[in-house]
Amino acid sequence: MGTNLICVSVTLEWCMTHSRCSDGWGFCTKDDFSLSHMLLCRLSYRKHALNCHRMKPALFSVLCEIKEKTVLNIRGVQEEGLPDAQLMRLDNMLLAEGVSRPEKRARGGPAVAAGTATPGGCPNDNSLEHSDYRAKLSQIRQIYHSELEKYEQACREFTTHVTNLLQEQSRTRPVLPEEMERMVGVIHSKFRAIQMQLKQSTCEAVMTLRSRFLDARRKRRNFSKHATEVLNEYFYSHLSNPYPSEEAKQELARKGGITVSQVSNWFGNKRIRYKKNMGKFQEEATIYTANTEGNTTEAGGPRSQASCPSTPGSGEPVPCTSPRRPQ
DNA sequence: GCTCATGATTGACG
DNA sequence: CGTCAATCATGAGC
Repeated sequence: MGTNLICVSVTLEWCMTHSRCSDGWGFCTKDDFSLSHMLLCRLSYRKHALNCHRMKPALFSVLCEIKEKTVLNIRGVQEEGLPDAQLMRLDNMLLAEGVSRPEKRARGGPAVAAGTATPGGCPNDNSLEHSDYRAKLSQIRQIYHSELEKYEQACREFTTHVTNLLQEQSRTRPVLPEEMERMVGVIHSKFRAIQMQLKQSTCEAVMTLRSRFLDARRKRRNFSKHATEVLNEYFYSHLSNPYPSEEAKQELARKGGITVSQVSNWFGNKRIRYKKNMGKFQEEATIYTANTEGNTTEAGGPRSQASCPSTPGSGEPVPCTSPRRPQ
């Protein structure tokens, strides 16, 4: 610190005593009176003076000796090249979420799982959420790639700069090739750490987006009255075997303005709840069977006809006490 | 705010 | 892969 101060003060003094920038060696012929320029000139002058000094070879050999003694210590400090399982995990995750790939449609994920229609027969709600999700994911992807590019460029520039600096220094002091490599390695590892942070925060952003989307999806909306009627009509008119075929499901979905998977969910829930508490559904059954009496809703057609729900394939009717069809 | 209804999710099973 | 059964989470009625 003290030496630096002395150097600066000497340089300043030197600058003050010279009316214009002149290094005395003819290196600089510019009429530049700025302090920074003068300092630079002074520095190059000193470098030149050192390189040409008659004691330079002796100094160099002394420095070589010191280097030989300390090189072991340098090796000891070398970083352990950890294989980075965490980085691999992050990479895999970003790839799976479609963030790593350039500008392509995100594969899988909750967006694809989402249906095309919403409860209540409003088929646009989900697509809105869907596109919103995709837009936000794309935004995250763009930020990720631009930041990554910035880091990579900065890393390249910094490495080149440091390499040049070391090469220049190697003229005045011994710089081993391993030392250069080590320096480059250190720079790379530092930038890798920054990249890892970027990847980590990107992952977090994707996870947050995803959980928000899932939360939104989980929000339940009751089906419209019409949709429930359509489903109930089918259920009670096929009470013996309430397992609509794929075509029937599609037809019901179309009629009710809901998705096929919602139809499947509804039938799954209905069968179980009906079986568990048939008494409770008696009134409902009476209403729907009365409505559909002689008006069979052939949405794909029933698989069989009995009086109670049974598991497909088993052919074993569920113990049934009610409801009874009106006589 | 409580309770019940109901759509969605999850894990096991055949 | 479809279904069952349990469970979660929210809507709706009071």
